Amino acid sequence: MIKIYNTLTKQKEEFKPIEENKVRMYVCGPTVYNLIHIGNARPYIVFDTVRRYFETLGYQVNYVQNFTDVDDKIINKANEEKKQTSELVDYYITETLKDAENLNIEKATHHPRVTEEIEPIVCMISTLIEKGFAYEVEGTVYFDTQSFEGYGKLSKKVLDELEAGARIQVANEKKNPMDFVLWKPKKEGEPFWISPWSDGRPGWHIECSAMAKRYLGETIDIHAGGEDLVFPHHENEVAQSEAANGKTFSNYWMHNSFLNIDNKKMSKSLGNFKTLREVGDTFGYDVVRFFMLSAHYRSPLNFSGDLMEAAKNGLERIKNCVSNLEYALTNAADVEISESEAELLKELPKYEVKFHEAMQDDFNTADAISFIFELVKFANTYAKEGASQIFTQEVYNELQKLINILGLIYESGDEGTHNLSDEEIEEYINQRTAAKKAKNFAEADRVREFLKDNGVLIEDTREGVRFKRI
RNA sequence: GGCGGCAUAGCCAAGUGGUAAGGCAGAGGUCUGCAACACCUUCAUCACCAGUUCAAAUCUGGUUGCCGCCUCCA
Repeated sequence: MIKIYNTLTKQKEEFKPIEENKVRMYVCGPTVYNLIHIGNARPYIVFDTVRRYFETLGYQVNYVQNFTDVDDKIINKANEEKKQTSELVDYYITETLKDAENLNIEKATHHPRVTEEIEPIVCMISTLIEKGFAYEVEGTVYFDTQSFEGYGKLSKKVLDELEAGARIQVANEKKNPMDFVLWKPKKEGEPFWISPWSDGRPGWHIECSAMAKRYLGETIDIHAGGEDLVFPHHENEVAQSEAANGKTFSNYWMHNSFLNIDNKKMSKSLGNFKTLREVGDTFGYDVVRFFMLSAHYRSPLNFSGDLMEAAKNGLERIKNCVSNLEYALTNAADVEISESEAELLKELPKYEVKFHEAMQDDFNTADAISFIFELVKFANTYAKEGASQIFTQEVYNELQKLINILGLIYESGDEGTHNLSDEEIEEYINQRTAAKKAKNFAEADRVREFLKDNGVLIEDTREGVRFKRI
């Protein structure tokens, strides 16, 4: 049983899918006019993990993440760079998908692009007008917030109070200051589509309502995104979808907290962001993923180089354990499992049990990871040289299983070029061993340093020298 | 002005009524020519004040501090 904190009800609720063993999930995607920044990466990693966990439990997840590929910022940027918007957008979509792959994020079932979804969008707007939830003024269509009774239920806002502290531009033509745009006419030189109201393009909020409906149906299980989207974006989606369809839009709303930098929100508009690309290339994308999952998704998380360094070291401990086990396996004695090992094997499942408990409690990845570390300790203590093949294999399988659920360790895209072949490395190791025998430690250390400079770490074990690439 | 969140060791971070998980960093030790890996030992009474309770980091009230949303934003 999975418990999910639902923004709508402000409490943890047991997850009950609409269709048995299926999850319909929509995650708001990026507006593509830039490389995504490290803060953007948080929801992608978090909700990918949610998805993976559902899949681990045997659910079939229909996962939709959109690309917003028409928007003021995109148009401005394209003008700046003297490019077609389509060219700009294609580039950033490709790069964003590359980033996602580097983070070991599973491909969405559908990646709709707004510009390819205009028809359903126009259709939905028409329905809203027909039903009296929207009105047109000189080519612009607004959603009539007053007409939708539940407006504010997601963000817990009351229309009157919003007005009181409003800093929003009041367009005279709106019936109510909170009314928002569903369709707006083009300006000179902007991309546009034909509609009954004007040549123009959709407003931001309507896109997601329309795409969710098209790919997931009128009611979906989970709608997710960053906490800043609660208002107005998600609030407006609820209004649009429920007004148009007359049904509950989403049963569960999940929102991740922010990734901060210097304890301040990181955002494109504040300009205090780091791109995922630069952080990933510096520390490793697997470290980024591990780092993001090391705190609960609803807690704010601060970003800094020191914290990344610490995360890198922590992940290294898990990686070491995996490679130590693999090494132990190749050398393990093919003997009967010992009595003490049989006893220990009885303890093995408890890590997995606790891991699942943590995950099922609103996806507490931080807690779940702690059990991976406990399993690492267990493995390091018992499954080393001298342990039986069977025992070592069991421990290895168990560890690998938990790591995979979180998508933690993987080969990330561009592996550093290996300038030394295995044979060459063996050759150097032999040289070093010879030097050591001759008590020529200076020479031995020189070889070790040389290999290190070429990305190869040497480790002496009881059963010989082994190496690993870094 | 309205709404909401957070405050746990040097750092990161779980825990939400029964006397504080895990990780990073540090210290001491084992192993080692050295190093790396690993193991052992060591490192907090949970912002402050008051209250409820046999019992609170965990509930209630207050204080202080930080942050977010209300405007494009993950």
